Amino acid sequence: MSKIILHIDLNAFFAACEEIKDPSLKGKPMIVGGGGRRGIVSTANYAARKYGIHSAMPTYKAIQLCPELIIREPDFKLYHHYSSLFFNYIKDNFSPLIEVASVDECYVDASEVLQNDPAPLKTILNLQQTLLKELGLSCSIGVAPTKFLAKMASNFKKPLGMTVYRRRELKNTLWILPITEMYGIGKATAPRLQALGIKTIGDLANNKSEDVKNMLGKSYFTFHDWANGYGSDTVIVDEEDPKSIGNSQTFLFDTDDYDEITALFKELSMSVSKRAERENKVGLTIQIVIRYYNFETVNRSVTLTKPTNKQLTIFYEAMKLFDRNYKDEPIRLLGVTLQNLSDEGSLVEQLSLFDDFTTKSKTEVIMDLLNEEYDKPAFIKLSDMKKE
DNA sequence: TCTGGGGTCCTAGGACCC
DNA sequence: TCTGGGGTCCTAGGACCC
Repeated sequence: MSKIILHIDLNAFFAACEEIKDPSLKGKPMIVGGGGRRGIVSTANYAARKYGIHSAMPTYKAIQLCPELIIREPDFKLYHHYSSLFFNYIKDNFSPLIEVASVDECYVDASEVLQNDPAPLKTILNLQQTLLKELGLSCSIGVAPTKFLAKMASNFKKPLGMTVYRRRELKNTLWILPITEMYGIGKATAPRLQALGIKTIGDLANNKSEDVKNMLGKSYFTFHDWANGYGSDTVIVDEEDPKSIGNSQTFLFDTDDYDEITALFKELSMSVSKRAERENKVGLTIQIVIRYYNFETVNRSVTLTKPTNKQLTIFYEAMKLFDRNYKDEPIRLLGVTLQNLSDEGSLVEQLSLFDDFTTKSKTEVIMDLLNEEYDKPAFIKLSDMKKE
């Protein structure tokens, strides 16, 4: 028995939030994004899109296309606020079987809710209208038997669209779309598929070629299933539980100045630490990212013996990784990420101590824990750093 | 004036253990 | 006789998405 999966996607979400906050923006070309030297467009409202402005475009280019463009710096608190309102509204007024996919989209298993509904599509349209009326948020909805199809369907008509993809109709709906439109196929894989003659999603669905199979490896079966309407239809209801917490920043101007680099690492470590503490998370692995002037990007990570969220520990490990790996060239961006997360004070966190302290008795480890020995500032030798 | 910042997932090789 | 076969963890890199 097929399920009824909805994918609900808020249209131009960041821009929509700004328009709610300041209704005078409505109808005027506006973007949310960085206004500075290296800023890019995060979201363009529909008035700005008419000028050809789109996400990921450098802001200066957007201004060239539309000199009277209004620019708003991102206000993530505001967006999270409306995001929560959106998810809660659906939970309370439609169905609690909701999987949060990102800040502005979710999947809903509507099988039961719509089971005995004589006019299910009307009910869905009604939900869309009330979301617009009650929250002021416009969304597009995809209706299909799997999550992938629902996602593709919601993408088909924006804004305020509703699209149904039925399995028996895929030939005339999904399959005619270019392969570049397929979720999961990006700008690295699409050209390689095209070179093998796969131009549309239908070509992939009906592929028999071994070349294509070899190129995609294990993912071939996932994509092939998706394209034929047989992907996952399981909506996973879970409270968000981050797998990593990171922070990165691009310099206004490329730099090789050690003081500037140290200062940014300190700032990044602090913000990562603060967020981890707030979310009650500790991480076992610390990763840094160095992006050089030419966009060459290097990741280096270290796994500790004890999970942490302490700023000094993160900063110290980040600097060690940096010193060990930096090749003396101008840097564009630095990042710090805490990975391998567990809940602070959880059994997992406590037990992880024993792995690497086998010479210590359980009592000793617990004494250490109580004393928090491993995070004392004394752990840091200032002489290890060129400058504090 | 090219190219932000937040993530997730997958792969592949090497270390290490049995 | 140069050296099997798993399994797991760590690390680096890449692809993709919002």
